Amino acid sequence: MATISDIIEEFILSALADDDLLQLSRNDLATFFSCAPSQINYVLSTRFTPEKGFIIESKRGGGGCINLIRITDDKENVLKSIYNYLCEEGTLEYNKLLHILERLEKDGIIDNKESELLKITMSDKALANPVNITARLRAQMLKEIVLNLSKRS
Amino acid sequence: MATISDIIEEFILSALADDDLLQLSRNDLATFFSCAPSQINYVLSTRFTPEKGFIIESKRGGGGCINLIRITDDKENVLKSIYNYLCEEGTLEYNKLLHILERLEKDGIIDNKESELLKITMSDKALANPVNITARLRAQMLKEIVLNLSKRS
DNA sequence: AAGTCAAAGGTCAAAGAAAGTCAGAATAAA
DNA sequence: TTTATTCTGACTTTCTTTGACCTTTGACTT
Repeated sequence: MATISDIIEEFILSALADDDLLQLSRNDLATFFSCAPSQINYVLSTRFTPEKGFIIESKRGGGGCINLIRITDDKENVLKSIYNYLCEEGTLEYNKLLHILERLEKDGIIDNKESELLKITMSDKALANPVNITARLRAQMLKEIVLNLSKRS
Repeated sequence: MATISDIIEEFILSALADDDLLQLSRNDLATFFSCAPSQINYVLSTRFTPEKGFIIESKRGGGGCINLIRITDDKENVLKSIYNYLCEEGTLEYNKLLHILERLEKDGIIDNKESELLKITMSDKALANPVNITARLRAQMLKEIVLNLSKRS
């Protein structure tokens, strides 16, 4: 049975068509489908996830809106596998980071300057903290990076 | 959707063109855009900040006006001032980071790709942690970055 | 010189306009 | 019936817009 979420999903997909970017107004959509605005969040967060190849960006306040971005690329597989690795592990030692950066660089997903910058940014010193969550932070950060690298085409 | 603030920002930027100085009349601008005069202050204080490389000077009273000045420091000074700022503050909110990155980019110290990468790497989400040291971590990370950027060139 | 006044610009708090979150109710599936 | 998914509404956060009130300045009077 098709729920309202399914219908909204369909609607968004067809509005996206072949593009990989769509601007949405949460309130307008909710009004159009006579549902709670937060229903839109639900649809987006369950159907348009990174795992399914989508990224959501948004701005609040006056003139705010939601940007739905589709990831389409060959690099996608490399990124996905790194992403999955990070999800499974949950932590990332500096050494392992170096290996991953090397791989990203070799595959042309990031350049040397970027790689160097990330080494500094995610070094043990930069992430020093009193509760020893360094490796976890690093994993978290790299996850975000990988997600967003997919947007680069 | 573009707000009136966005439109005024655009207008000012194009009026500024490549110059380093622009004289504005708050009232005239407000009349031209049919908005409250204080709206001009809002635009100036959110979009033409020191972090973005601008200085505002103004004179009240009859014949008063607003001077918008673009600052173009040399790299060393920019990096030094950012480093000092970070040392003093000790923490760095995401919004402030955006301004600093924009400035580094405008001054040619980092390129757009690097800036984007750092935004992601140092986002609230990437740095989420259970003990609320996000802003402190961010300051720490950026300090390391700034130190290393001065080694470039 | 001192006082007055109108013409700038400044400040701040409140209202408005989006989107986000989350717990719990309702519904569907197993 | 138990479990998982979907829906809703109250509350929060972020950004924008407005208006009432404040300060500064220069010109004009006295």
